Amino acid sequence: MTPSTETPKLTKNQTLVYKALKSAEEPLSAYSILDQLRDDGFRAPLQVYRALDKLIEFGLIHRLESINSFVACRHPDCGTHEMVAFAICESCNRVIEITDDAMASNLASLARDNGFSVSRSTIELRGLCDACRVH
Amino acid sequence: MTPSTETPKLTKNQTLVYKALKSAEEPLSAYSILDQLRDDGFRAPLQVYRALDKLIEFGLIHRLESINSFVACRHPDCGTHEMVAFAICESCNRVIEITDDAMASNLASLARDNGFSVSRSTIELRGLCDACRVH
DNA sequence: CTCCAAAACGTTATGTTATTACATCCGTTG
DNA sequence: CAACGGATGTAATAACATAACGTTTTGGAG
Ligand SMILES: [Zn+2]
Ligand SMILES: [Zn+2]
Ligand SMILES: [Zn+2]
Ligand SMILES: [Zn+2]
Repeated sequence: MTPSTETPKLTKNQTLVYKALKSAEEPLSAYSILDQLRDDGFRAPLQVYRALDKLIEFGLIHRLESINSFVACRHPDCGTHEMVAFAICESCNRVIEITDDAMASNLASLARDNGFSVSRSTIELRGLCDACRVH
Repeated sequence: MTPSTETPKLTKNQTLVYKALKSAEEPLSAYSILDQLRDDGFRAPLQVYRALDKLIEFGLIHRLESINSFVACRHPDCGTHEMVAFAICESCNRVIEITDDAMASNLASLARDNGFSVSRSTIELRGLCDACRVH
């Protein structure tokens, strides 16, 4: 959740995985990334998972828990927000990143009212984007 | 997300799985439930997954996406709320269910502002419960 | 009660997602 | 050069989830 502030000098594998995610319209699973990168020499899941871990650490990509997939960050300043919500369209699979400081502080204080101190959050909304809703 | 309104007359397998979850302090994975129920005749994952699906449909249990586990509902009236947030303690693993109509409508309208229409939500907060925070 | 259809169940096999373990490579530093 | 840490390659395995198929149970309709 809290991305590192270091300059992300990416390695070869990290670059390949990041490019795959950046050029995808939808979130990708680790294994579909692996399939895409066979020609680039990827042979095993671990090559993908290791790169994914680093990219998440750098704040360049996000993991979507509810669909076991990964997406490139397209939000201007994710790093400056405590919580990010992801709206995942069930028709076109595209993802919208939503940040809102009021929402974040409301949710955190709601948790605190319930005797809980939040360190990281998973907020994933499923439904339809406007483009898909009008058919 | 929208639980059925039918009277949940549980079958034998559903009852066993539900009891396992109700008597657990923490969320359980499908396979740990399977292990617990070996002596009751459970032999295959599908017996567990089928029961879990029905129990979710009845609104008796919840699935926690971020930890691939399941927990018995302990909220008085989950069924009357659109969204439920789960606070999962990273120390004791206990789960607190949180509902708040203002939070739900804020999140839904925030999504709406971002061109998205929510049908169901996954809100999972990680951190420490008060009991664990004081050591 | 008998028959039927839907739901639940049992079992095997398979598909999908993620990690452990260990050896090797490679660039930086001293 | 030697030592070190980070990154990589590879194989094996663990953990999570579903497909496919046949049988059994259950709850009405007649
Ligand atoms: Zn982002
Ligand atoms: Zn869409
Ligand atoms: Zn509940
Ligand atoms: Zn705790």
